[in-house]
Amino acid sequence: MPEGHVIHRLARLNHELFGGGPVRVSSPQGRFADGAALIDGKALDEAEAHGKHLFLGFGEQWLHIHLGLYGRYDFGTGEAPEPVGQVRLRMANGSGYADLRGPTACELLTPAEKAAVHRRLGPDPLRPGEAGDPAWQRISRSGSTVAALLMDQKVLAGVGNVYRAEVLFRLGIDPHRAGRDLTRAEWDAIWADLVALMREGVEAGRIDTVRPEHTPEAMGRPPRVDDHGGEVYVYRRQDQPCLVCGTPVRTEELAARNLFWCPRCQRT
DNA sequence: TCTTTATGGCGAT
DNA sequence: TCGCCCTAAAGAT
Repeated sequence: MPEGHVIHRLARLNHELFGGGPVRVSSPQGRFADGAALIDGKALDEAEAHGKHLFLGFGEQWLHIHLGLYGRYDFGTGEAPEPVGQVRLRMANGSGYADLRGPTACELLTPAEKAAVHRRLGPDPLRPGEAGDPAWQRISRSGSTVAALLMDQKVLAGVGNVYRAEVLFRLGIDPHRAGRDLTRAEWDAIWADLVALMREGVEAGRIDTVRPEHTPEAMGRPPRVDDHGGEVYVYRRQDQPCLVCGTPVRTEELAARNLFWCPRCQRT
């Protein structure tokens, strides 16, 4: 589930449900029992996201959460039911609860440790007032592919496999090009498109990237549903016809992740 | 009832 | 580049 838009949404949800008041914190599964005990009953002061990292502030203690590839965060209203499955972290306050399963990280950090996490992350298109320039500095000097650079959280924070594939498609950029071969104008367009797409993603809670004129309805094709919830051009659409030109969408493995692109629309 | 897969990221080699 | 970590659901048998 989780690219940056999901984490920013989670920060907002945590703030809305738990902000300001005391929270019961536990670890039904037991693997975070010690940490949970340290903040149980404290008030949640702040909820913040940077890229795919979520930070929940309880006084001087920062709860740092990273969902990884298959972590899940589920919210509910009212009293929490008996935990189902491996619930690493549960937060509850009587009016609602949140269950966290399968995270890569669920740990308490000092303010200094939190600062260190921020330092190793690149700019996040979803953080207010964030400038994309530090990312451009790295990209424009790198021989790595644009595809790899967009996924590198030290370069850019919050972009994952879906936004990577989709933004490159929308701008007609071949994912295999070296970062140093991008033009400044192309980078500016990538950053601006990510800001817009990801903001929409936070509001919608899913990733939609298909322009109105390219929806199957507008193109006179039968409607379809992507199993990941959003309407996209190329992500996991390998071998299906490109929504714009009809050429079969291609896939290949790049740095242990699946890359998707249209060989005709993305030739520059 | 298996095996595979997933919108990540880390450390060892 | 590889193996590994975490979990649940989908797909294969």
